[in-house]
Amino acid sequence: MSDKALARLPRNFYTRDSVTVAKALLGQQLVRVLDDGTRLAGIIVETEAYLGKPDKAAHTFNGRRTDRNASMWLGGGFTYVYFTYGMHFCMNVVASQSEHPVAVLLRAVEPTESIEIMRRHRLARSKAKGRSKSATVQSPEKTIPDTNLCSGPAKLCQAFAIDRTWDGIDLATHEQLFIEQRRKRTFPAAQIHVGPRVGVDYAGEWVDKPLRFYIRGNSHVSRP
DNA sequence: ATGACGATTTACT
DNA sequence: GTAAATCGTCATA
Repeated sequence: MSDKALARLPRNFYTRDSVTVAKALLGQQLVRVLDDGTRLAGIIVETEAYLGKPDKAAHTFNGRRTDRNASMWLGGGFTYVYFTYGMHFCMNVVASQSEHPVAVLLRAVEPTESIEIMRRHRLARSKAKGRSKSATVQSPEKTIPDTNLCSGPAKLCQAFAIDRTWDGIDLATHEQLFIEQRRKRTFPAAQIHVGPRVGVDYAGEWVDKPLRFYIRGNSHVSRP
């Protein structure tokens, strides 16, 4: 208790509708404490709101409820972490109340603490690419620039070491995964850009709804 | 039991 | 710009 810890976002921050939470999360700080005590942190700069039962892009469209998406019914403040494309994890912040399975996808954060650890986490994916012994290859792993560390939903999960074991945990109380309030870096409304969500081409009339929120001009977003 | 499909990322033409 | 990687999950049978 030496120095003053930033305030953790309280329950009533999360128990609002997902659009409100998606916008309010911009500028707040995602924190992940590793088992050895290392603190990883980054400021949220891009989010997407998913509106649940009526939303064709949402995993809970039409009230679909399975083992995979069960945590979307846990109510505001819990996580929904899912596995996709056979290799990636994405993290949502569940919003509203338990009877409304809505959530906010974290799409990008601006790294602030333990950036080198994040870089190491991101690099730990190179596989034996079959091509052995080609002596004339360029450097197999270039350094990942900061702007490419957490600029996407799966990238930030990899950088923060968030996988399915972090599904369904309570951000309002958990010691190793939570979100801090950052009043000083909260972005003014004028800097918040709105656009259609990414990667939901299957969602019919919901494809073009303005439910993606990001900071204009921030170089850490997934797409400008 | 089987098959189609991703709320993505990366590398390559 | 296109394509490959890669597998848990879910709907259908």
